[in-house]
Amino acid sequence: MRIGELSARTGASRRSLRYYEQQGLLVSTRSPSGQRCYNEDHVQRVALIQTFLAAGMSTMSIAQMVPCMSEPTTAKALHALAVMNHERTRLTSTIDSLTAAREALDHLIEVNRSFLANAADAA
Amino acid sequence: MRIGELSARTGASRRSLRYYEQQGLLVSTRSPSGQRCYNEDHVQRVALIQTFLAAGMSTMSIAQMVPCMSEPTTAKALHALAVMNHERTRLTSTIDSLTAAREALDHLIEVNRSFLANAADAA
DNA sequence: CTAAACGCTCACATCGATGTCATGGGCAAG
DNA sequence: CTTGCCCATGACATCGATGTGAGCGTTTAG
Repeated sequence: MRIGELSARTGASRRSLRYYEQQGLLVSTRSPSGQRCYNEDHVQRVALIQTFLAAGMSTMSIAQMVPCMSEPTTAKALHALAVMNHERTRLTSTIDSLTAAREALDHLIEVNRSFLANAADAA
Repeated sequence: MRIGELSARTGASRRSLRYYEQQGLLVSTRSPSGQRCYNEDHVQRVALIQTFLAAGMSTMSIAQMVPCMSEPTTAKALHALAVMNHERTRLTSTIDSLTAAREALDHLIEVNRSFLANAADAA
């Protein structure tokens, strides 16, 4: 399939797909006229990229983790593993931050409700 | 206390503290010469701001949620409550995204470990 | 008094993923 | 052939929090 279809099936814009390729996250074969050709596997890969990007990972980190540009080497795999562990730690601490923020927010909501209840009583 | 001390106690840069004020997240009294003066309460407030910013909220959302610029009004409180609920929903779905990403990452780590184990066997 | 350390405002720079526009080629249906 | 749609590349714009530096006043310790 060409880029338009991949875009439609993944929800990623054509612009983004080209950007992913430029950053080494995605490889495509090219038609004789230079147009990008994708297969079913690419749909999965883009989904994974989107998952990781949505989690705030940089394209550089993703590129280091996801084998795609060249054949996997033991050295590369070791590096990838290091990056993965690093990202996992970061993810976990981000989740903790979000959870803390949600608790703080819940507290604020409670305070606000009380204020509104008092205002209603006064009226 | 002046801005330097508040910065030291919260970890927020002076630049950020001035920015928070400009965005309506923080109010300060001014000394006759125009320097910002803070008290203990401001330390707490900055901590809350940091919690929310770390969770990816915008200063605008925070400004709408946290009463600070003017006296609380019932109308404002209602608006604040709406924003809070909105942000809470967003937070929860972000947490879900991060959790999904972590699971995908765990899967990738597993695959990578297997690859390395096989490579070690072959050697 | 003086110098160092601090504060003020204003303005410009940064980062990263994505949008958008310009210019031009490729291909299928009328 | 032409019209219309898809694609390619490249350049520039965007957003938001923060960094940075200039130019100038304030405070405080020696």
